[in-house]
Amino acid sequence: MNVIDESGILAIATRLQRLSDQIRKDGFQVYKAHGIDFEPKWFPVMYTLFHKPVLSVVEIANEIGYTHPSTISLLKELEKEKLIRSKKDKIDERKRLLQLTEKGQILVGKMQPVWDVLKIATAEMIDTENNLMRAIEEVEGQLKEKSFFDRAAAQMKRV
Amino acid sequence: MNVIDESGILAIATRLQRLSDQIRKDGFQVYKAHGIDFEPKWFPVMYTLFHKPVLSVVEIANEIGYTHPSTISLLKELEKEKLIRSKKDKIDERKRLLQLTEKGQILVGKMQPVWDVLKIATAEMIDTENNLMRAIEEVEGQLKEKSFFDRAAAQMKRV
DNA sequence: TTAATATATGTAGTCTACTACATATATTTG
DNA sequence: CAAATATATGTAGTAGACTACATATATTAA
Repeated sequence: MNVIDESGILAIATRLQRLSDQIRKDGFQVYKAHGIDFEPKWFPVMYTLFHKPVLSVVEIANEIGYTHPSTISLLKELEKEKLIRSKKDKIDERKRLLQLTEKGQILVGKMQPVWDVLKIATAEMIDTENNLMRAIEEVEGQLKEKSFFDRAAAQMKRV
Repeated sequence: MNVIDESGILAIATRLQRLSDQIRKDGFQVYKAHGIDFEPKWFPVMYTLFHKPVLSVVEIANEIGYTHPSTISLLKELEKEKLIRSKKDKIDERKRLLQLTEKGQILVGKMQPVWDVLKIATAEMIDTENNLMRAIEEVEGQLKEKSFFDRAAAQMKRV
């Protein structure tokens, strides 16, 4: 065992990121193996617009939990791929409303069996003694109650 | 609840990354609050060189689980900060041997109480029904047995 | 009803990892 | 022992998120 794994908890951010990358890369390969030209990072936007067909930029950003600049750059890519299109909101001229194109809808249809496969494979992979998805949710809950910084600050006073 | 959280498992890579970023940012603030000028990303290298005082570039990369180019860029930063220094290996001229400078050693000494605080705060944060650190380790174990791609491929045949 | 504030979108540049490629030295093999 | 291969290091450019700042339109308050 290397010293980093021994240090365990101190490198937790690094471990999380590494795992994320690994899963994402394989995810991309799965789409590819199904003959689908789709990047995993596009999933949140496509999935959201499939379930809520007309949304503004900020609404999408909130749904997917990204900042709006990150969202905008995803939207640009998806518009370039002609998977989504946009139009000005006639009521509120600041807003740009996004929706799937027909091509986008067809792609979602094609991807749904892949999503099912990914869902099952992921569920199988994380179904261990400590369920990763639930652990994430629980930690997110903990952080909502009290940030990591505040926890460390509280600990600091004690020491 | 937004549609992404509902989709749960399909966006697990995104969730992992977001959590990682959040923890890292707060980590940086904790060092800062202790008057220590230290970036969390430096931790793996510094911690490794503290425990194994003389290592080559690739040895460090392996210890911390990064690619060597990523490691080189960290080493550059740390050398610039004068926290580490390097010398050619006299036996194997390809190798560059890294070690902590005195400044680096002093900094590690100063950081150790902070690491203790971070350890306790992290342990507290992830000590929920499903322990995040153990979940990560378990999933890493699962992936070693069978990659995510192979799991999806196996599932694909079944569908 | 104008001024101040808030919201929506967009751009530029940053951050922390990566992959792909290049070069130098060591080691192995025919 | 020369050629082929492997290993160690390095550089350049990419990826997927971010923050900080800028601008346009809407809303609220004086």
